[in-house]
Amino acid sequence: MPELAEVEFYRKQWDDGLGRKIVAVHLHGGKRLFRGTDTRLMEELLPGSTLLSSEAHGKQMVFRFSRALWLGVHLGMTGRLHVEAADFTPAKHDHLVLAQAGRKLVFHDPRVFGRVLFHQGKTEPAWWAKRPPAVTSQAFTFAVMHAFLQRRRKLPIKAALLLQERFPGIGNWMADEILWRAAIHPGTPAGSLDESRAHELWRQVRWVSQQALAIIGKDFSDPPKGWLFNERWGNGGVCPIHKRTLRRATIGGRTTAWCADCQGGKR
DNA sequence: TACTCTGTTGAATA
DNA sequence: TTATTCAACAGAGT
Repeated sequence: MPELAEVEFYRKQWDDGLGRKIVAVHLHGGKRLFRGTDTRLMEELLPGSTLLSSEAHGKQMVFRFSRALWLGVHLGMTGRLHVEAADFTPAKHDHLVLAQAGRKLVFHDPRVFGRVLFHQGKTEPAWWAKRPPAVTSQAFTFAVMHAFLQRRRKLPIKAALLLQERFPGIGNWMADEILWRAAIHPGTPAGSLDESRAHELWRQVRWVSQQALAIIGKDFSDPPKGWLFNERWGNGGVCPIHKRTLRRATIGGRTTAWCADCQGGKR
């Protein structure tokens, strides 16, 4: 589930623990979640350290601790962060639990597509330093986006929007929302958009992202009526404008919903 | 019970 | 280099 705005929402769930010390760490060391990560080191260094800050970028999060510790969290498809009372007993899918006095910070992920990274050092670890410009930032210019679409010109635009190296945080439902608003068929080759249509796409990438952050990122509210978001789950959804039943297909390997009226044919 | 689907992504293959 | 397919996994739905 978690895309840009959901990730931001989950990041804030651990805010209760800011400025407080970790007293114990419980984790499921053998799980895929921790692939490539030294969990022994986490268990050794985190207890006694203080949670100082957190930040989300696209689908990635970083939690910084004293002692120059960096904890990276990716929620995958089914991950979520939450806070529990001090007497909480971790269950099967609670793969990482940071205990503090009075609460426990929990990373829960049944499907284990998520990821935990850990680093100690004064400077940013590579996995955080190399993050691409946020789609809502000044650095995400039309020129940057357009050049990327030219390089990926054969890829269906839907698939291109899902590439995190250029569109960090955009996931399946956001891509559908953006394309619907930009009136572009999801199967359109990325390189075939003319200047004005590409520009409209760029505007909608930014608009949908900003709105999602303001609405979903704030308190996990659903977007208002008029969003494709409210129609695209399950079958029988209709275009908010035409009330026409949405088309569905797998494009770029992912379930895609669109309006044949708004988004026309393949070109 | 068996089979299909899923909001991700990265490894393997073409 | 870039595009496509599939597996990692668990649970919900049909």
